[in-house]
Amino acid sequence: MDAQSPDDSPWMPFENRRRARDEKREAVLRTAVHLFLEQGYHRATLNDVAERLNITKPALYNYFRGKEEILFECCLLGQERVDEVIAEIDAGGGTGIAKLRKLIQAYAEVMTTDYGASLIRFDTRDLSDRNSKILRDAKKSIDRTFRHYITDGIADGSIKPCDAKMAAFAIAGSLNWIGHWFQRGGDLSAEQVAEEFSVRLTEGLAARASRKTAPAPSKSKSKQTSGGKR
Amino acid sequence: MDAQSPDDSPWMPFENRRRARDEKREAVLRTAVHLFLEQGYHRATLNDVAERLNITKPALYNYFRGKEEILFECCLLGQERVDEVIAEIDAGGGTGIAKLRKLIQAYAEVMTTDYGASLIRFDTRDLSDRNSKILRDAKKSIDRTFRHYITDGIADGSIKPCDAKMAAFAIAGSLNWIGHWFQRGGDLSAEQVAEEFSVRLTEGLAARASRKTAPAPSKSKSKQTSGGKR
Amino acid sequence: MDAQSPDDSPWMPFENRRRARDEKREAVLRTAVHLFLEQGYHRATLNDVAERLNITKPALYNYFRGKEEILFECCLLGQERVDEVIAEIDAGGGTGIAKLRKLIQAYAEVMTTDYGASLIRFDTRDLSDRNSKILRDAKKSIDRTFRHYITDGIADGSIKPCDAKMAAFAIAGSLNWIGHWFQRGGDLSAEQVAEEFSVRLTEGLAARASRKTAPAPSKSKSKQTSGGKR
Amino acid sequence: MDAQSPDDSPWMPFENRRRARDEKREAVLRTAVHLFLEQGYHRATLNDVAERLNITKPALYNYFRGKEEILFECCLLGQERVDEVIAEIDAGGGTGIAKLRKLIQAYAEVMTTDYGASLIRFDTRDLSDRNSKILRDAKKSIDRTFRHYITDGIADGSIKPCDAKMAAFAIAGSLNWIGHWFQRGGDLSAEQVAEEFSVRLTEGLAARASRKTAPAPSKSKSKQTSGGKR
DNA sequence: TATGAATGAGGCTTCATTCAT
DNA sequence: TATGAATGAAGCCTCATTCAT
Repeated sequence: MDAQSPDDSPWMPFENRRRARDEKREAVLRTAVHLFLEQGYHRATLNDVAERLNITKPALYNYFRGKEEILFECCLLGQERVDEVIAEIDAGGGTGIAKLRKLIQAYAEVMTTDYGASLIRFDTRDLSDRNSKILRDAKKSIDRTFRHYITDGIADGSIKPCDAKMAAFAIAGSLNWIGHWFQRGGDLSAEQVAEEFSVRLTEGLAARASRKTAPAPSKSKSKQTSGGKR
Repeated sequence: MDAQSPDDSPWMPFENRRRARDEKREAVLRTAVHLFLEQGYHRATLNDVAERLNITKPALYNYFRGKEEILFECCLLGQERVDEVIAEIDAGGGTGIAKLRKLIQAYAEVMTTDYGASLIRFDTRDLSDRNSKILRDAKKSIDRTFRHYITDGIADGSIKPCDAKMAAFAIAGSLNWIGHWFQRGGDLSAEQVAEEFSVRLTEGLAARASRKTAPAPSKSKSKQTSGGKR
Repeated sequence: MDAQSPDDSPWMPFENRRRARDEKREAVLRTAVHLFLEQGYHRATLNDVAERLNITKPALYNYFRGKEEILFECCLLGQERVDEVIAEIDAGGGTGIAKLRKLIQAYAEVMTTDYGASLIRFDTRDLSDRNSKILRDAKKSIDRTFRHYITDGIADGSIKPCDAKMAAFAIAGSLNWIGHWFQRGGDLSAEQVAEEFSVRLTEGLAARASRKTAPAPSKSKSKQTSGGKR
Repeated sequence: MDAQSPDDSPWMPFENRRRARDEKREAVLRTAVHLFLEQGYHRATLNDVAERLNITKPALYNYFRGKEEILFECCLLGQERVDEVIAEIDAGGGTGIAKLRKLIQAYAEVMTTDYGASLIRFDTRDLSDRNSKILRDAKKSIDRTFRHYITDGIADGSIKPCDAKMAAFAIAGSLNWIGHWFQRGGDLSAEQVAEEFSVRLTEGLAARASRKTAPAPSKSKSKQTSGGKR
């Protein structure tokens, strides 16, 4: 795949260069987050981003105030996706374990997207104090949701008594790790991963064997390892 | 504790400055890894490292060829610790689940150390191609070990049939995440975490309920969240 | 008063936008000189100027070839005002001291205006060589006029013998300084300042005490200092 | 005079490069203030400064935190010189007019130096808020001194009753203007200017004719004008 | 071994100006 | 005439690294 000419750049040379402003802004974001994930935020330069978009560096400043703002918005998009997911689940109701499984599944899927991965692959210390706090608060809130579902489940009997904090850490770790190893186009689809994790990560918590589906070992021949991409 | 003057600097002013070279080298490493974890590799400068050691920047070049080498050695120390652990377990024998639990416990403890955390907090893309490859290979090897123990367990009946790859990913994710949230001096000791994780992460895998210890929910009032420090 | 919407912008939204071109040109100049004085030529951007006029930056290029031209014309307007003043005085006749006093008074008043202040607050080195020379020549000419009046006065006996060059420097300095400290709306009117300076700056020069007005110390409580606004 | 190789650079090529640090710092300041005055603060780049010193731009950062700090220290040196002068005069005593004359003379001399000129040629708005305030306060204090001497003189009868504020403005303006037109090596020495101004600027104020020296018109043929260098 | 000083490379950002619409 | 978008040039600053002492 040639990184020089992504299919979705509104700045394709010799093309009509008049798409909507928001489309371009989003294209910048898409390209930036991709590059930031690919090379790391510090190694990726705005020049790289601009080059991939067939524009020059200062043109980026029409859409963002600076590199940091781009980083922030990437993370924010991921965070917002998670918040939506949580809002939906909260609206739906169900036992603690049911909500937890839904959350795991949805969160796992978010983690397989670029914006979702930004949420955990990027370092909030690269952000301004203000933006850093916003994200850290959002993450805390997500963690609280995990714990709430677990304590809810313990209360309603759907989850075995356990340390909610540690359980949340364990689950979140597994899920966040997806952002490091998952690769679109590999031999596992996002849905497969999400489905598998929603089951696996709750097996030990469920009060009784409530598995609806067989373990379904995916006999993949992937070379991938759990070591992530770092 | 004053971060400016770590207790373990062999360059403490008015102290005997004639310790062995290796001791100094190690002190550089200890200080560097701490700073790199605290501020992030890119934000931490060699000046910062030197300052904390009460020496000057060029002095560091007596012990290391450059910043990258320092980073590499930090990771390497973490990786070597894991390798030792694996060697011990391999030497010990036991069922698949037993070995897996030992590995989880030991790996978790490594993750609570600075060098252990480097292994996953730092980005191998910051290393030279050569060193990067060394570490990535080492990580692959570790992952293979996780998978081996799982398949061993499935073979010897101690672990329920499952997708070893996914299981390894899930476990490794939980464990690696420790490197992000664990803080020495918090309300959880490294041993507690290791013990807890070795049980929790295998509950769903074990062929039969083989738990030796009660879940022991630690009713801590910690403010910490599963969001890690990023 | 809201700096964002000056009362005199011909582009006021919802207003008739069809005034004569020259009127708009002048409005640009008025806004620009105000901003340049307020923030300094280099810190003030054309964007700032355009914003205050409720137009966009490129629109300015319909009236001026660039930032430098705007600067030049501001200064030029100030210089022309001084030239007019001189022409009037020259046309009027009178003793050397009388002409000098008229010049001081008129020059002082010009200095209290934005265009007048531009003449000395802005740096001719920011102009093109051509424009820079024009202004520098004009300033030399003004200086020569000061000296002429003084030598005229010495010749006609209305001014005590003195070094015309130094005297001109001293007077010009006092007058130019007005452009730095005078603020419209303060407790001194332009006329008051002009009147006062025309007397004070010639007290030492006049061959005999020819003061028509008492010193009239204005017992103002102003906090202002002679340090100017820099 | 070749601007490329000032005689006083401690970095003269092929020379011993080990003078005292403070000497170098001062050399940077000397070169910078000269360049800033010559080209204007905004047009002069740190590259220019470094070039004249036969070093590279980043080397400057060994001595100063940035361009602004250099500017500030230049102004500060000028301000400190004025403060010293004032302290001496205050210590000396004398009538109001005597102190005023001493101040004028000393201030005039300071204005003929590079650091002195910085005080009024540079724009405090180019400084950080903190440094800007320091300088503006210092200038206010200087102005107060002028006014004090004048009111002292009025009180002790050595100065004719007048508006101290306006008189201070007039005097300060003449003096500050020196920073714009005076050129070392011209046909007027700093001492001549100072002497002349101390007399001329107080002629109109003195209660009685107290001139000790004749006007001594310096019949120079200089081409210089009172228009300053702008 | 340790240091003060200097450098080279490179990144982010700003802004006057131009161009196509 | 006005605009949104884009650019080129340039400046400041940082930092790992080297060198002479």
